[in-house]
Amino acid sequence: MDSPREEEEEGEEEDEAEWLSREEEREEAGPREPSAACSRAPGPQRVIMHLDMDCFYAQVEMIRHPELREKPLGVQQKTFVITCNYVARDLGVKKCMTIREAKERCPQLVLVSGEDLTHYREMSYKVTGLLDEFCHKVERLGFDENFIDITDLVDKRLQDPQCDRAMKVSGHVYNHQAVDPGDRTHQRLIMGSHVAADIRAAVHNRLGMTGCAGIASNKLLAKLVSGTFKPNQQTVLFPESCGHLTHSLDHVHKIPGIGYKTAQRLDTLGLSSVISLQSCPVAVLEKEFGAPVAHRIQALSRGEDDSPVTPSGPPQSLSEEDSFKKCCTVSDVRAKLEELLRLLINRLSADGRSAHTLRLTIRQFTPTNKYFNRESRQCPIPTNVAQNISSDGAVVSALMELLMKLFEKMIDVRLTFHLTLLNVCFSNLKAARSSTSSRCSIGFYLTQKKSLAGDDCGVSQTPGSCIKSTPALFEKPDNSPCPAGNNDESLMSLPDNIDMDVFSQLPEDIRKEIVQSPYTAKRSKTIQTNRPTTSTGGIQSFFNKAKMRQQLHSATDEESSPDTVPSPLRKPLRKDIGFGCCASDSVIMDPSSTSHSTCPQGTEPNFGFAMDCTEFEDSNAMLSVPKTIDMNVFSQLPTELQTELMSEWKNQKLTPKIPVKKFQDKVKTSKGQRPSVISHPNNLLKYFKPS
DNA sequence: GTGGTGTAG
DNA sequence: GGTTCTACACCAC
Repeated sequence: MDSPREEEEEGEEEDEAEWLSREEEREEAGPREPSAACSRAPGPQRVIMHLDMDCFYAQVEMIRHPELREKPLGVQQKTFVITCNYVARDLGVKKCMTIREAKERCPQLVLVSGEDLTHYREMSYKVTGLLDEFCHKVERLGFDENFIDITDLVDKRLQDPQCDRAMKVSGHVYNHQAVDPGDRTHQRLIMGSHVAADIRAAVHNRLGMTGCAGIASNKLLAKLVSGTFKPNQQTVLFPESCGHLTHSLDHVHKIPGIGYKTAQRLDTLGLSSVISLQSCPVAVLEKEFGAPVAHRIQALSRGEDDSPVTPSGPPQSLSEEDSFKKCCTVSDVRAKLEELLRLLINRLSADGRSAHTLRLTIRQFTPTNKYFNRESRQCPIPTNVAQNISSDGAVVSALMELLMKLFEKMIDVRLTFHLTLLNVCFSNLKAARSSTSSRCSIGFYLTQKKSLAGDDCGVSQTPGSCIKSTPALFEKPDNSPCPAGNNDESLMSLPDNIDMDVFSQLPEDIRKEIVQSPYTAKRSKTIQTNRPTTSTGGIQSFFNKAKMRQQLHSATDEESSPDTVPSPLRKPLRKDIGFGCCASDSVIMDPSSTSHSTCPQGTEPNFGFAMDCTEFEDSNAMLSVPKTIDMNVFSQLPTELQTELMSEWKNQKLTPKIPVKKFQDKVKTSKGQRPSVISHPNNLLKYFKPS
């Protein structure tokens, strides 16, 4: 923490009572100059990106139902609109509005149920998984926000001798601050803005999702600045404007990390403004909160945050809950618990780990404290049950008995009770058997098995699968539950190496474009001439070696070299599939636009794929690519990883370490369902077409 | 490990 | 202050 010592010591010497009495005076005096620490933190300068997806649930619904894209759309949970799209916002609908009020303001509002979080969870992890391809330092914050420590990506680009250090910022500069081209910190943040733009472009091109980004020197500031321009824009904060940013917050509650309770306590100290908290003697805060919290919240108020971006990895617990007006009979409780339990079991199966602790949370109705009196009880899950959790009747019964015992620890069922919420949670999740996924590894995003629930569609309902194709659509083209747009007959012309899971979620216009793409047609011919095989060994290690960090850098590398490759794959890849990264907000702004065509000339970055095409042509290396590989995805891997993969495929002489047949048998579930995403040592395979 | 609180989206 | 459905960190025990 870079707190200004002089200021702090001066404050500590000040008599607290005197200070408090003078606080009013201070507030009237207006904003103070930002602290030295705030304006220029010493030490290694990090570059942190905060990505906040625009109205996340509504975007997911618009991808699932493209016909709703232009309509006012609200996502409903119980009797509330929990979020809505910008069309609805323009018509007066707001988050957390009651359905009645929203309908009054906007009678034409279209509502979709948002109580089943499956699709949102899936997309959320797809976004995180994609970010993880750029850089392993990705921390999730809820379903729709991520922090990415892009310091290394920035450093690599800056080390490139071809890098233009006097370049312009991509997106907005907070407070319209002038850039100092000679300032090293400015240079790094400017480069960060370009990295951020590329990442946002990739998220849009590959997942069809838009979001806002903030680029700053720490998580707190990146988060605070990211919402400056909405939607689908980005803002960089230079250190000199940190004070302006923190002072723009009208209440301490607006500081991330200071919640309702803490803000209330600060209010009782007369500290409701950010300025007052910044300048409060830390001793006053220590008395109320204890030293660690006191220092932390004061640092936050000054825009100081040295917390690292901690890779989130898989969730530590899985829970399902439901709220209701009244639940007052044991049979009702039992029925609700079983419903929650079955949902949870399906999710656990998809996750692939085993749960060793079961927790039940209830909320009882009391007139005074209607919403917040949750209480819970938990117990270990006996090992024999834990290792076999499935929808099997005996297992469900065993878990139900545990839940009812936990329930009776809290509620005397002989007396009347009034519940308003039940939550069942699996925690203490442990990797099952041979899983190679671990926290902090990209493996998690790539190894989640397909949910047992909703398996019938086969395209859109693939919880947790990052990028995974399934031929189900082609096997059952009339499958009605599939997302709107997927029944388009023209899609039948798609080659089978298209990633349907991602494809199905793209906006309709982008899907059509892909269908019509000469690259798509060409590739389906070219690639399928190769021999089918499955490579299964050693590829996980590629990710753990953080090779993905090379991706943006390699793009820059290539930009500097003349395009002398007459590859038929090169231009079409970027022009027709739209994977080129275009860093301009104006390009990304319209989700339905074909962004590639609006890239300014000469600004179009290249991807490693084009270079690898050259290698293919020069050395016939293309023949080493197994047929099972989705070139679409392969093309987006960093050059170094592509090369390593090629090398590995060559070295292994295309021999899978596990025979394909045995491998397929292994992944069938006890109920004979075939998950399309499977737990497998070779997590990279999930990027590609199934064998 | 358990149970509660606080924070967050 | 309050809607829902999560998820995580932290702390006392």
